[in-house]
Amino acid sequence: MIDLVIVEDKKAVREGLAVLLGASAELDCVAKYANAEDMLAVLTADNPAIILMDIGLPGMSGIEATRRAKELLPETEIVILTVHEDDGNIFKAICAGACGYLLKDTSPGDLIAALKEAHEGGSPMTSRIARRVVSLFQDKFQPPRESEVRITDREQEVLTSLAQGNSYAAIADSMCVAADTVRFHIRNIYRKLHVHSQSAAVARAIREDLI
Amino acid sequence: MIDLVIVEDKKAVREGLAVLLGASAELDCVAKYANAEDMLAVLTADNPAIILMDIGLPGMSGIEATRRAKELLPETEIVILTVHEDDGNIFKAICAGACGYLLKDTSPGDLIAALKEAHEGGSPMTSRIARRVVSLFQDKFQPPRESEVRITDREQEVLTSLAQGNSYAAIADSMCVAADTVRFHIRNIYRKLHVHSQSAAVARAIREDLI
DNA sequence: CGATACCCTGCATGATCATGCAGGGCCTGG
DNA sequence: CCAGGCCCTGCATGATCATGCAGGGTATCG
Repeated sequence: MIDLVIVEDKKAVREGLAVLLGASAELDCVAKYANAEDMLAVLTADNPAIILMDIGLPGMSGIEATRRAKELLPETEIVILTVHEDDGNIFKAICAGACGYLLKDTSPGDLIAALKEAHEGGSPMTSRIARRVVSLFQDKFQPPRESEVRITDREQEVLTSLAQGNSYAAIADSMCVAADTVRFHIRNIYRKLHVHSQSAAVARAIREDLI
Repeated sequence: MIDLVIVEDKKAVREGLAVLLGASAELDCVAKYANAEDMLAVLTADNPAIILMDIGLPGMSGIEATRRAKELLPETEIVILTVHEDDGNIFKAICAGACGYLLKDTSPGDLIAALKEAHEGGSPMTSRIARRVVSLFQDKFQPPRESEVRITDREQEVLTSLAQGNSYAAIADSMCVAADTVRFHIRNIYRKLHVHSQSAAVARAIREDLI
């Protein structure tokens, strides 16, 4: 049996889910709560395998509840069940530690199947939700933007050292060159990055993934 | 009809897929290729709605082919069909622009359904694959590490301005305070970040998401 | 009300930096 | 072989910064 906890503020929905899911041979609804605070208070005692979590709750949101529940029970899988299909909520829920993301129009049969998948190491979500996740992924990662700017190895060394707070003298020392040489590299860096101060150079370098 | 292109090096698999998928009322297999290079050469002429792409190809990999195909036809959806279920390939494929990721043990019926989903704005993938994606997501993003360090609004203003390359005098001017006040804030920033130079402060601030 | 946190200002001094100018060496590709 | 890129060094000067010390104000909170 898979121990399940339901967090959902609307009583009718909560009770309905409990009955529907509890009817499944593999699921056992061990507890249900109308808000996140009550759930968290006795979570370690309930020790469920899965939490089915609403997002829009009175008081603490389901997202924050997910984060805290994961801290208490890292092994517990948390599946979001919500009406919110926007990128922001999906992103935050996943970052908070949710493994699945379902919409409230999911049929009882699909819901049961989804919870079983979650328990078996899957991430239940519709194809549409998956696309949101994939798109978010691509937005954030795909632009391993190659910088327009090309800096040399030495210049990168200088920049890195600079970002660590070293003075020209210290950098020169660690690179075994004269301070004036460091100055020389810095000059070139400034020219390439179109800046005129260490701070701006370091800021640009980090933002352009140069260091 | 949904125009489909298949890229798969094994002849038997390629022909089999073409027949199977072509039999669907909604799918039309307009072309099939044994390698990425041939596919790319006439891609704009084929102009398919979907490409079903293998990863392990002779010559250019399906991952690289995905990247290039997306450059040529950004609207075309690319679905990976492979035996590789490892995080590395999943990650690279998605970053390259693939929208779906299927395994070769997918049943013909599921395959057809998946391609239709892809065409309708979904990201077809199994629950297990979805979990990999979610996990990758969490690994990379979950550390939206909230910085230990708390800086005040003014300090953040100063830092931001500093990162843009402004001098104390310029910052003071734009904030309508005395230069000594900027100095005061900088002092506090240095103390909080445990640094002793602008560059190090800016570097830490950026890396800790303070600015 | 005292504690705490934030914000603002001032002065001073030695350290560090930004920038201009001038030189030499090594290597690669046309 | 020359051009161009990268690396190295030197000197000089005015600008800027790091840091110490000292003072003031406002606001929130227990």
